[in-house]
Amino acid sequence: MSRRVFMAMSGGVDSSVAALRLVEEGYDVTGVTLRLFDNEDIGDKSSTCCSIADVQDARAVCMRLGIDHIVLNFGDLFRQTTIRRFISGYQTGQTPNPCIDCNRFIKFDALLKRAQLLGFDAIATGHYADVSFDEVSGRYLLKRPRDRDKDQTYVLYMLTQEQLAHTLFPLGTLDKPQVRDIAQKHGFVNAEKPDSQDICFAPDGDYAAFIERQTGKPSPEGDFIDTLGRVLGRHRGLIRYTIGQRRGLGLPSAGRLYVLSKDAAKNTVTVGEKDALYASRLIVRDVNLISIGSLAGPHRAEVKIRYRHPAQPATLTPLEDGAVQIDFDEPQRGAAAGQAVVFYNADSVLGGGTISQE
RNA sequence: UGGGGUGUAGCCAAGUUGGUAAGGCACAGGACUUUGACUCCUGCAUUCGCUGGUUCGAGUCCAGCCAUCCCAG
Repeated sequence: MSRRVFMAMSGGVDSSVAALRLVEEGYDVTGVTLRLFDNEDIGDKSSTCCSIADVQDARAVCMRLGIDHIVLNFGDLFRQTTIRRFISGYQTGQTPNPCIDCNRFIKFDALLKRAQLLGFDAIATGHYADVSFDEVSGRYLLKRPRDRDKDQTYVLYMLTQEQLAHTLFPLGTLDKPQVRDIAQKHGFVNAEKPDSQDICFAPDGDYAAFIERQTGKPSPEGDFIDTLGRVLGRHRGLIRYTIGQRRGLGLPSAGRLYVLSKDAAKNTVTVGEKDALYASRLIVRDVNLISIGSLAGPHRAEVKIRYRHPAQPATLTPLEDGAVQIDFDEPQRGAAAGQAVVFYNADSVLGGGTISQE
């Protein structure tokens, strides 16, 4: 049984209430706030994770709870993993998900290792998810939380058995309204703080500008073309577009136009009508399995191709090189290479992977 | 230069027997959201190529002019 816990605290309500629950359950808790980047880069005044104000909020909650609070600077690692992959992903025409990389390389890897190095038994985060051990299979399961509306298992599909064995999600049995209510009753400074949104290191939502600032060079303009190859206009740089995008194209037309595909080699963006965005088959690579050790033969599951959408029934078929082929019962809209795909079996996460570029 | 067509917001485009400017795209703002998107909501022509005229009243009728397109040449 875990006793000493490293509680990852962003300064928001969720992780604050999660810390409270651990304390109430008798764990020996130390609050940890991560510094992942300097706000100088992003000219940010609003509050997101990692700002000085957030560190102060986390500290204030820890003081109220009477627990220790430390700040760890993982800025270099964050830059080398999450941000680097984010930038290269966009540059090669993909649509990366930095939150998942951050979980994968920072919170559940570097942070957990640091915790263990310091003699802690486990880490905990404020994610809405649940972990349980299945006696039958002998495996740790990642399960959907009670609050289905806030289900964050999608961004946790890459957790390994080892990581799950040392991770606690105290909010798995709470609803978001309850969390705010608890924060209120305990006088937490962040009880009314808005839910986080957008990419944390691009708080103004302009991730393309962030990439150009980081790389020091603008994404070159190119042609918008239709499915027949006819030039429709000029685009403002490949990184500003993603599959399924409608707004920001600036192209007049009879109906709504969506980005259908991007060609990094030719520097073109193909646009067309909504119907062309639907596809039934996906190839997923970099697969991680949770509830089962391996995938043998076709397997039915419910599959999500983005954070906020209901899982859809599909058949998973293992391919020889470790990749998995997904065949949805119904065509799905706007799957983008680089995005995460997560497989579910009822309330349990079967596994997941990354949509491959074909 | 003859003959025909067209000129309504950034683009496309409705505008009836003249009655006081649809809609779509784009754009802007907001909602939603621990990724990118999608979606949804709101806003967006005191004005109809220009100048006169007829009317209580004209984008809608008349005249002239300008612009542009097509066919002749």
